[in-house]
Amino acid sequence: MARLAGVSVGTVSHALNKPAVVAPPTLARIEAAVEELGYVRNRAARDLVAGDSRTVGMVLVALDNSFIVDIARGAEEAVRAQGRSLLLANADVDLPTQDHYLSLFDESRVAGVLLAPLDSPLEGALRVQRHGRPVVLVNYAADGFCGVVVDEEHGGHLAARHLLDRGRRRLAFVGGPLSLRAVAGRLRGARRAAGEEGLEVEHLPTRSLQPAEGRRVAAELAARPPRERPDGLVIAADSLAVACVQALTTVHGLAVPDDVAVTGYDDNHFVSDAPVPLTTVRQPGLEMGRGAAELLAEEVGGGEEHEHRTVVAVPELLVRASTGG
Amino acid sequence: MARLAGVSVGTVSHALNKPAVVAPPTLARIEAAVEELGYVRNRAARDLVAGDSRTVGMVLVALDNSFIVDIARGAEEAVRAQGRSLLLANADVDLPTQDHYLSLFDESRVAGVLLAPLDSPLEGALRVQRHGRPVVLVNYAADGFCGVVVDEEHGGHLAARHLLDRGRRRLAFVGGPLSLRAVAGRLRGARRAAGEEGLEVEHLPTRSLQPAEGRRVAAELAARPPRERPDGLVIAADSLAVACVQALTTVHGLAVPDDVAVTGYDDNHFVSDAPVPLTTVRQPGLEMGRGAAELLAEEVGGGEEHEHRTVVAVPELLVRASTGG
DNA sequence: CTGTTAGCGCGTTCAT
DNA sequence: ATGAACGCGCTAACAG
Repeated sequence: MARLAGVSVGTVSHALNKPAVVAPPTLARIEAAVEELGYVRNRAARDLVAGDSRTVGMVLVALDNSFIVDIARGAEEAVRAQGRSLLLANADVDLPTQDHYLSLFDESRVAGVLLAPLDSPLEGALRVQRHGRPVVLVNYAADGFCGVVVDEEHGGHLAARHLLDRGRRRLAFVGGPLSLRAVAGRLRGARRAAGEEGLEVEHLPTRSLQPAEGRRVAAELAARPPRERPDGLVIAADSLAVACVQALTTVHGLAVPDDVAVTGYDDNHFVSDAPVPLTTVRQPGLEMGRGAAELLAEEVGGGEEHEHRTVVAVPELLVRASTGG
Repeated sequence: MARLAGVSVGTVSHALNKPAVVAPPTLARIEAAVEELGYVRNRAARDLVAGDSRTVGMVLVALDNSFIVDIARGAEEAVRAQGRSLLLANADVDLPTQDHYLSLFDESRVAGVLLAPLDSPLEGALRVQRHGRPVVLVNYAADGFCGVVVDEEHGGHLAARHLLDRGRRRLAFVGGPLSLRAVAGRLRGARRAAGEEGLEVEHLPTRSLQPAEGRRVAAELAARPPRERPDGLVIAADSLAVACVQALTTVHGLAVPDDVAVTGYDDNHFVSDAPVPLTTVRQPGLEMGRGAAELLAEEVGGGEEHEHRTVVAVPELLVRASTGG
């Protein structure tokens, strides 16, 4: 025990936690002993006696997209600013894994949990919450939780509105399946924008947001007679949009934006270097992460009378060449 | 206490850890009480008395590239297969943050630590290791540690070799700074391949791996008289390569691969959908993550006579259109 | 099969 | 300013 090397016992604890209250010479001796013996304070013991923890757990549905990663970075920044640490767990799009990590954080008595969940039931999160541990949802809305969501409908509206402003009249929305709440919201927004001009939006459904589906839709559009072809495409994801634009221009000889203007969604890091830089809707991931961490801090601090609330983040349109700059 | 609800005390512990040894009726009563009271075992206390932990900590230099994310996913898979859990921390390219999380895991007495570090000194990792906690490095080689690295030189060799096989004779390597070990290794490999044919490789240095640098190099090349222009480019990163190809073809009117064939590096998810699908060198991230987790398990298990070793993962060439398919 | 008890390492009194 | 002693919640070992 480091105590032997120094001279004292629980004074070490003082030295580590409130060095100000310990006499400089003793403090120096203690530090020397710590260095000497390679002493490391045992966090399990500290947490046990303190009854609280200064770490926050965050469970992420996946890591392979920049939106989620931005959320995690924003959360990290805000959590650190609160003097806490953020530990991440990757559910890798698997519900049992998500619940596993939720339980792990629960048992670890973290100060609170941030969850960017998969599009599935929230039993696991509910259990954690019933145990009295604050849980804040990111990118998922549910009663009984604090949360940060993004206004998908507004994003769809922005994109469609922009195409209409550019004089496009025959709009189509590319994306699916509609069981994805985000996709459904974006379509709703696009329809609302068109409705405001007395127009309709054709829906070209896809089975997924994979590039291959974008190429398929491109072929389908190219096969139509020009007059039946949309002149504006609101596409539900950049991955889809980039593939679609590429196929349209390279394979089918159509011009973007001249024959058809295209908007994407997400502002993935690569889209500004795509062949035709893509107009897209950026989701404020950093801000959402920060917001979630702040909601969590409120809930941790605020005692009994905490009221759940949901913050709605506002997406932003980034105009690039695919809609004419 | 759940004990009151049931009837007993440490029997609850048995019920939770080895249910087989408890009489079914008691077990049922306990489970009911657990459910009733929303009891959650306190992991801090368990770890404290057990003296060991079944979680592994992983500190990642960043999350914003698919290589690192693949490493994390591979590690997660293997760690879970060992019956452990993997907690992640994002250093976000900041050394103090990296060291902070290293210490956090150290204090938390995790079973071991996986570290995909920034290209900087490893003091923090050394401290953890001195405390007797196994540390395995990923994508960084250092004496005194187990580690998994990728053979950068082999990757550079593969790329250059491929261009030579395609009949290219005036090779250039684009990338920098050479203080990045990975970049330096790739250049070395390219030079070795050229040397085998009695040729040399021109180095076109970049200040970073950002797309803007790729565009700058493209302009520089386009400005040269055709005979002094390389006909094969080994580029140190996809980000650079995609931007370079785009500028070459779109802005400067050169043909890829006809005028100049190009290889990238990383197999970022977007490159197969780039305007000219990019031949690239894939780094086996999943395998590396798995490998690191397995090395760690060995080190955790193997007592005193553990010998550090480094596994070298082999990158793979993916041939696409930018070198003629 | 179940109850009892010791003590894991630390932070927090309370004396000194 | 420093030391001694208690207890956080749990598991392991043993007694019953």
